[in-house]
Amino acid sequence: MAAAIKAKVFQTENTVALARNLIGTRLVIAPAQGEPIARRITETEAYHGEEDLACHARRGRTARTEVMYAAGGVWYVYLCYGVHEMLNLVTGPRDRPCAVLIRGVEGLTGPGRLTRALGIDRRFNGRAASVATGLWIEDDGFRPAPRQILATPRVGVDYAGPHWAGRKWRFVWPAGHDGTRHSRSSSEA
DNA sequence: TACTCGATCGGA
DNA sequence: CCGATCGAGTAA
Repeated sequence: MAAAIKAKVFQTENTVALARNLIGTRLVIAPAQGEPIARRITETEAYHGEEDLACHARRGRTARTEVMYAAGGVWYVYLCYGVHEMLNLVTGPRDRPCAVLIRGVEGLTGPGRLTRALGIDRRFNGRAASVATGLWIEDDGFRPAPRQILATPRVGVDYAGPHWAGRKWRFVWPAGHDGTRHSRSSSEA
């Protein structure tokens, strides 16, 4: 049964594990008019607090990063390169600035591409990931088999130095990018 | 207030 | 490989 994942789940101490766990869940957006659109998440990245030099919160609280200090379960959407809206889910307990960047969903590779295709922008910044706000994440029990999920270094964060840029905190489900189903290897929650 | 630099993408 | 495009962050 598909159910919206609750904020409490997002408030875990282990954002890296959560980023991996979100692979295969469904990102759902309910437009002002028309049917909701749901696509399985195929690519994520974890950002882990002020100590993580790749994380926007590496310099502490600022106008932009303030939303990351909220308790997990709200969206953090910012404009990248003056062009692309980047969708992140704030995670962790209150005052712990962690987040998961949604980098890809079925049929839509790339963080900037998926937001453009789904009509997601900074209006969602600071809003809850819930049915009420029209953008949420759903768990229907399906997950790719663990060995189908790849862990790689995060993209575009070389500025963080080898120690942080080298962490394999990006998770990819390659087969999911083309919408292919692999029921034989799917697992139950 | 000036200046730099992006958690990217598409086109040359 | 490079330009687009603009707001946050930093320094002054």
